[in-house]
Amino acid sequence: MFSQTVEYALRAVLCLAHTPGEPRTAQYIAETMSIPQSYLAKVMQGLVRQGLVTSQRGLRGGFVLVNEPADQSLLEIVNAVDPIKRIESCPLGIESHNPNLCPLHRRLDAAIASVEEAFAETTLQEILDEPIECDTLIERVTGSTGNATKDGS
Amino acid sequence: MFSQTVEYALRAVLCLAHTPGEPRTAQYIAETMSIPQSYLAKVMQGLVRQGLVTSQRGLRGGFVLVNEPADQSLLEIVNAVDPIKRIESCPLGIESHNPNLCPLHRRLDAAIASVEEAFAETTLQEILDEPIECDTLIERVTGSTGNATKDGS
DNA sequence: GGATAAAAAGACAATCATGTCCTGTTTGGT
DNA sequence: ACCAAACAGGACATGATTGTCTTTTTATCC
Repeated sequence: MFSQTVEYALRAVLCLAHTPGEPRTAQYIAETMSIPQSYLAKVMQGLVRQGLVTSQRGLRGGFVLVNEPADQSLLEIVNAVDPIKRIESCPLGIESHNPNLCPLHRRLDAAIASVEEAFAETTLQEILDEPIECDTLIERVTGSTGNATKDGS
Repeated sequence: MFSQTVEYALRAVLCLAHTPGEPRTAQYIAETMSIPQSYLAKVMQGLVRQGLVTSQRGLRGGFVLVNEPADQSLLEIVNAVDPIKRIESCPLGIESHNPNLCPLHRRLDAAIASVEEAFAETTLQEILDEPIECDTLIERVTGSTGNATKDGS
């Protein structure tokens, strides 16, 4: 349903949202969130290009969220890397029922719209705040402040 | 969001639903619904394997819907050819928050669930019955009874 | 029984998503 | 000035999706 790219982008951005303003390297994000490091680099480039994240090269560099987590919707993240495409014209190419679409495609588009809306209405902050009976996704990120402490001391 | 395969399967099944009980050939369906013919053959095989459609070879053969259109949900069609996968365990492989999932994946799964439900609640009949301001998808199907009248007489 | 119509099945091609690797470029620290 | 850290970008590999083509099997009609 959702691409790996979307999954990775959301994880990465959530990782950044935990410590707003602090640059996180791709390596750190990748290790923390279990994302293939080289592929993450590509995903991050997409977020940078869309202006949702800034990047800084060199020592002490990394990625930083541009917006406050409370102002950052999931939809913008998703659309930055793998845009949700609404059905705007008849896929059969039948001109005569635009823009209303036929019953089938109206339903399909409605389903897409519901997903779009769910993402649009959810902010990163809401996800951070959500009471969790489970605990590790957050713990793994907040448990260390600077370097990834993946396996060594 | 939805694969081509799903799109084709829904179109094909809708085509069959217009004339319940009458066998329609792959060629007819393909021409009527603008689906690549050879690819449609594969899609139809999936529907047959899942028991949603029966096939008959030879002259006067073709495909027939098994269920009444009023009893056939879109979800079964979709799941027959490209199953909707709910998020059942943490994609990060973190055992500790199954089955509740972390906040992010709970939202993603909720979005998937809303799509699943929309499909589960819609029957082919509802789509056939839906008042259409647009008209051609239906017309193209009901306009001829036997052979496809694509371009020649 | 033979001709024909139709689905079934498998081989193949093209495209896209995912993932890896290498090289270059920018930056901060010493 | 130099070195090391980090992102940027491109080339490449792999696998899934989409699509085409050919052959085989099954059925109907005469």
